[in-house]
Amino acid sequence: MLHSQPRAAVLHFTAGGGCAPFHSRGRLCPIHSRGRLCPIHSRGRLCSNRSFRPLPCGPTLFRMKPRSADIRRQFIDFFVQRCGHTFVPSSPCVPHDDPTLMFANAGMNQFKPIFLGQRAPDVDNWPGAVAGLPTRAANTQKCIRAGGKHNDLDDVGHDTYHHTFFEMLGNWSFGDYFKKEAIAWAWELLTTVWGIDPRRLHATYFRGDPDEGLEPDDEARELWLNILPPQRVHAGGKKDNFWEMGDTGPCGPCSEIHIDLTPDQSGAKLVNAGDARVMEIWNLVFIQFNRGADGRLSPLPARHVDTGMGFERLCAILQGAAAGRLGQISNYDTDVFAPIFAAIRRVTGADDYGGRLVARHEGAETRRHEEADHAAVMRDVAYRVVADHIRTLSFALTDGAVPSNEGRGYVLRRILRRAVRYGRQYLGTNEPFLCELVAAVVDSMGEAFPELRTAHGGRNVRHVAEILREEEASFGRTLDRGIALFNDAADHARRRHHGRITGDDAFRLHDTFGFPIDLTELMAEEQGLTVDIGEYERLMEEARQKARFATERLNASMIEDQIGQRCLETRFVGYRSLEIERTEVLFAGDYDGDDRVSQGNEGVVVLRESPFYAEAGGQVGDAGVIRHCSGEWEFQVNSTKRVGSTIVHFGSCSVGMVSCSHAGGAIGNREPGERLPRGGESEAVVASARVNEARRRPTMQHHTSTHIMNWALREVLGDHVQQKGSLVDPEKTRFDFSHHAAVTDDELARVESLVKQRIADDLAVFAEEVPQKEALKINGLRAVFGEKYPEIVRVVSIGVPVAELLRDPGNARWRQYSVEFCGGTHLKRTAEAQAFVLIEESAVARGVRRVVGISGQAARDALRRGNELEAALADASRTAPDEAARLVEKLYEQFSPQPLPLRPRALLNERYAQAQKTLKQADKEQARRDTADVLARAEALLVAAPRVGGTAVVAGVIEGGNAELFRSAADSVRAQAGSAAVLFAAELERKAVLLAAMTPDVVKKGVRAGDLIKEIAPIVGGKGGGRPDLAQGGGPEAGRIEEAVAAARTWLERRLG
RNA sequence: GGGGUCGUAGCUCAAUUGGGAGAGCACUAGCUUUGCAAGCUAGGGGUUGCCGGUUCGAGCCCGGUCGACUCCA
Repeated sequence: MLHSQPRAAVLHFTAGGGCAPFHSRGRLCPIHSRGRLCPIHSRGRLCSNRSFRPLPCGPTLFRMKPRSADIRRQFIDFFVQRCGHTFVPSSPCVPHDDPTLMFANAGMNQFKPIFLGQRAPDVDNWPGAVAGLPTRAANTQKCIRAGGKHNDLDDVGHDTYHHTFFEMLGNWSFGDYFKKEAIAWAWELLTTVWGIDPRRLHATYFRGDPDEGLEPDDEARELWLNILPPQRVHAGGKKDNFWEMGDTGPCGPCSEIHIDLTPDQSGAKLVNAGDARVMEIWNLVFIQFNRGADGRLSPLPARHVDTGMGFERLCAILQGAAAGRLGQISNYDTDVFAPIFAAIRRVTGADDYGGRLVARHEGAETRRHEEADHAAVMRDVAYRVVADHIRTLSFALTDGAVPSNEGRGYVLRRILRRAVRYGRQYLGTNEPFLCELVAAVVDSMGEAFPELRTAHGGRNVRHVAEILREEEASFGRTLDRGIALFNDAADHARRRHHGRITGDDAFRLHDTFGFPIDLTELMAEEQGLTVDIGEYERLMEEARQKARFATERLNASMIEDQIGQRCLETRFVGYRSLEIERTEVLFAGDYDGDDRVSQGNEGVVVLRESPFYAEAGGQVGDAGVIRHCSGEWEFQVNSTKRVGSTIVHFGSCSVGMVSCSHAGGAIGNREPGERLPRGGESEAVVASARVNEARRRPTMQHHTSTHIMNWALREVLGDHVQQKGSLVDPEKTRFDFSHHAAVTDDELARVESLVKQRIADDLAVFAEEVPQKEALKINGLRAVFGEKYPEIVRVVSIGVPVAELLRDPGNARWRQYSVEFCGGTHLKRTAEAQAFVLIEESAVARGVRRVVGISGQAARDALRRGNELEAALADASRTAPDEAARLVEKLYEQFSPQPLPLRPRALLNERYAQAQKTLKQADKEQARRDTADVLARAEALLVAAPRVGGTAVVAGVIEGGNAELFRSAADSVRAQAGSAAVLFAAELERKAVLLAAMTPDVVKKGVRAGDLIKEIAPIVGGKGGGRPDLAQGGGPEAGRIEEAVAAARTWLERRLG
């Protein structure tokens, strides 16, 4: 669910005119006095009244205690209506298109391409936007800070301001307004609209940095001095007041607004001093430089503004002030969290939330008092932890993330487990409870973020709750297992370590079995044991070091980063042709970070124009070859991916050395790691690029078939069929879609026949780029639900020209055609697909089915193969059962790995299962016969066996025997003989097998089976051994078996005699 | 991306230095009892995840691979 913030959220409040934004929900505008207009209409572009003078608005609002929903709306309305910004809905907090980013962690994430110059400022056309100027944006962004560098997870709950999930309010200028407006508007919003006492506000600006050659930000300083007295305008260094996106790229000074919450407004000295009494509320970043790869700063032609204000903190300040709690502001004492706390209380039955914090200094109270106090404090910590985490989980799962054991999924799992742990430990829950809290989050935030309700086919609340329930139950199992293991460790501690659980045990519990260390400590304490935490920490740090070291090696994603920072742009020319004669090589590099790829090495190449389709929309990336224009080198492309607007060819150099510089020839003489001159110093390197047609052709056939199949599935199954994913490659088309039940054979047959019909009709395939808004009107259009499409979309229509569709978009006839948003490569006419066969239907997830189809030559082959197979199966069924089973098994081995139409596939599977049964039965019978056979021969040996000292010496060769048969034969012989020494031998696979067995009385005499084997195995060139009563051995010299048996007889007779 | 643990019957798990693949539950049948639950006896059920190696011999050792769990980055 992307960009689904409703227009209504904002438009609704503009409809009434006047100062509607502040009359929401029928309340009186707190800063509107009778007969005058609201300040936000003074100079706003959307307001025709220009005669307004802002009126000072004091602490009235403080007494009103504004609702958080109003504060959010006021922020957006202010920038949209007063300042002409475009409202842009929050991007998902789980970025789908940026693998380098675990979660959205700042408001600017979705605007990054604009700052980097990869995309024009066009926010007014973004989906879901409430349009203002294309160069100004305002929004509230869902952010998660839990993984990666910004990891606040462990702090959450212990203080009043750390969160894993939060909203970031922000306004942006993309080359539009700059410092003057940004500062003026921020000031106006804070003091006039929200009525924050101006005497409590401080501002900071960048003091400059001589090492970097950076001047002080006098512009910001002057602007602030117009508003604030000098003692409340502070200079700051690079750490606080210079902002950079990354090692390279746009950056600039920033100016922060801080609020002084001390009772006597004495907090000037506490600005940026890490004191909770003076906190930053708004950061205004002025992007005006670009940091190049050489580390030097150059001024940008277009200057930008990027501001960020934490929503929860803002609410805490405005609501806290209204409640007269200026000195002790807590983000949790707001209506953002109150409903969630209420739900926690209802679900867990715990005592009320009391807002207590863990004291920094231990008091001198009695221990009992402390304990009672401690429980209450920890309960409050748990409230905060659970409330914060359930917000994170609700939003992350809504946006498509799932708890798992790696990457962002693992971060979510950790968050969930932390919440569960606090719940169990301090709120007295034992059952899954997080799943019960989702509804409360949705109730309080569903209005601002409708995706909480509408995602996952409108069943999001249930979806999220179910995932949480399952995860909680699974963690319950982990804990149960951990408790059992803990008990072992506790035993060990008591017996061997004076009641101290070793660091090793504690670490193993945590590292291998996921049993949290604080639970180990808690349980140890309960049993009067201690834990060697020092050792645990040491082991933990050791493990961390190892992991860190391992990551320092370069990997493929780093090269993608590198390319992303260079802002290269590739034009895709592969819709029409598969080859380009001449184009410029923009970049070449290998995984060691060098700007070249030498022969035999893997790396990437970027071209100015490329016919290679980059993996997208389910279609695999192209393979092929890129050749230097005069043949100096050749690069084999294995796969093609898109990084931003760059098409990146991944592969290896097969000839020469790939480089984007002419100096490439001299590289051999350079020191390793030395960089080549870049940029204007050398002429462009020119290369040709050719896509592997043998791969691309069938891929196109499959892609066009996919579209027809998508359409046919809806025709046959109904309108609920929504694409859930697809994979199109040279071998097949795989298509996942929403459907409640298995697709029946009959339905599949109808889908298949519809697709075949459309192919036979030889329809023309049209593709055209048109505005998204227009295209969305086409009746029957297929787009992937939840996918983010650009303003101009490519429409692929099969059978009707796109222009015709757009002339009469509502026409019901269009439902008879496949019309999709798609950037993929397609056939010109459907007949080129030649054929179509469905080869698989299966389930992927609840409510999601998967079909796999093939087209082209592969489909023809499959059909022929299917006929062949059916005939062969029919032939086989006319033979005797055992013979038939063997035939079917052979057919299975031959046909099963290959694509087959559904009917012969089902038949084959059915027959194969039967055959397996028959063969197993036959094997068993054979085994029984063998056993009986060997047993009979063994018994014959026994009958003929000489007795030595009352013991039967049973030794001989039994053909067809093996170790297993000998064992049971030996058992039988021993039982029958009463006292026996047994030695069986046989030849098996041209090797000798020997088995010796003794009855207990023989063993008692000191005649051991193992000794016998050790004695005679060398005769057949081998070894052996075993227990006194049973031993086996063997050797490669099968020809000397008789000799070995004779030696055994001699040995036994001598030992027994 | 790196580390640890584990993959054995439908389920839960055993299997001494490498030497006979097992138990409990569940299943089937018979017996007993009969209100039910159960009890007794017998039986079926296994490519020890997969591939390769070492060995006379591998569930066990080695290498690879897939999967689950888990910690770290």
